[in-house]
Amino acid sequence: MAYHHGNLRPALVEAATALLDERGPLGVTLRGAARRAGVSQTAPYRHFPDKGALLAAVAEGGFQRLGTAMTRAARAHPADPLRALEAMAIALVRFAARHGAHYRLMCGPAVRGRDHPGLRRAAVAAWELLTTTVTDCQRAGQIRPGDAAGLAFVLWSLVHGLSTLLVDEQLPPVVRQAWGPGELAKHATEVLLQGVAARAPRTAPAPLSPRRRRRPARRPRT
Amino acid sequence: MAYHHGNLRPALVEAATALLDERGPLGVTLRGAARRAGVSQTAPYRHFPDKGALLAAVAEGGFQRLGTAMTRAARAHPADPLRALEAMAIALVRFAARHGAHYRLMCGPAVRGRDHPGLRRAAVAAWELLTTTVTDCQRAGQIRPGDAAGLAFVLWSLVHGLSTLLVDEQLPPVVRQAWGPGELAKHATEVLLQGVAARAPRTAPAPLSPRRRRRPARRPRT
DNA sequence: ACCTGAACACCGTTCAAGT
DNA sequence: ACCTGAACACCGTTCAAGT
Repeated sequence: MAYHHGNLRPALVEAATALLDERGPLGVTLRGAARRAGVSQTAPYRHFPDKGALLAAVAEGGFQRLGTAMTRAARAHPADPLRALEAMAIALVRFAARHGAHYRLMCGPAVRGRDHPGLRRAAVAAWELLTTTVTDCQRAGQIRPGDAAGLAFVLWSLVHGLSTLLVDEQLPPVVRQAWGPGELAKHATEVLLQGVAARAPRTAPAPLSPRRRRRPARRPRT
Repeated sequence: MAYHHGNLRPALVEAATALLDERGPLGVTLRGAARRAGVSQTAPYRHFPDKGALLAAVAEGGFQRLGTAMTRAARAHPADPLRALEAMAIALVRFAARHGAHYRLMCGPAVRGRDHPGLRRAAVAAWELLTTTVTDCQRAGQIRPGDAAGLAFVLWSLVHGLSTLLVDEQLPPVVRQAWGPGELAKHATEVLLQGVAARAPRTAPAPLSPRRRRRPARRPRT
């Protein structure tokens, strides 16, 4: 116990992170973190103005770890930004699946980025890894040209939504039991790349016949 | 005050819903809902085993309202399931943007579906509206054939992710200020339909020249 | 059958002290 | 400068009563 000597702040962040991993979001408590750091229940107020500031520090650490994982995944494909993009998407979803409570804290309402510039910077940096790579893909001719932000937020929504569905266990069992987080992310990314609209196969020349005519459709159940 | 006569349960659900809308997730309290319903602080335990059960009832109501909104949106396009799908996606994102705290509760960790079958049924019903319409689109030749669940969960992830990014105000300002929720949903759905990969224009015949060669790509920043 | 009142353990936060 | 201890208002939940 080398605390009480000026390193209490990181000790509190570490304690809160451990509580988050072990007991979930409801288990993170200012008093509990203080207890775990071996310090009185009011000592945290010397280092954080309130509980939200401590949570923001925890979330900031999560974004840094996420950024590291995404960067490492991208490094495996230095000459192929599309593969790098896919690897980063997979890394993000796997991170979320592995650190569910942490991911929820990072993206949830408990922390408001406007009040914590360090957190906001870490979050922006992580997301810019994605958008930058989208631009790289456009430069390389692997993603169709156009407003990069307009495409990047779609990819971002996709991987973030998949992550939260995984964390909150809301995917239907048939999907969840068939594939792991990485496989789901890979599949989702590929679907987004190819699109879901009916069309001729990509690599073949366009057919000479007109596109299939629409049949009358069943209405969704009411 | 016609309570104390057997309709306390719906009154508590209504009170908790109002607290959720007015004060956000942290403002929802068992004691507060009881106060608002004009009843003692322990009276809710006659109708709900714990706070989670009350929250589940609130979330269930949200899924019912969401399902109604999606169904109504789809009804405007009875003969065109692809347009119906788009309309439902827009309705979902708009619902989430308008009832942020409610949507977060519905999809968040506060309520675990396994413990509340009514909630789980309502959630499944809402999501099945989407997946059913995906199948309708495949039957109509508007969405490429293949595993419907594998395509539906991608669409689901997309609209859910966009909704949560909107609710948590995590979209970059350049995106958030340029478009409203409905426009973002419409754009995202169209991007998913068309795909983001570089390719020849859909309606024109395939070009005779080979696809553009990849240039060496810049690495994402480390 | 339905509701109340007192009580317990816990929490975030403040304030007056301690060294 | 950094930490402690007592205190306040609030919460979820339990239990013995009340009608």
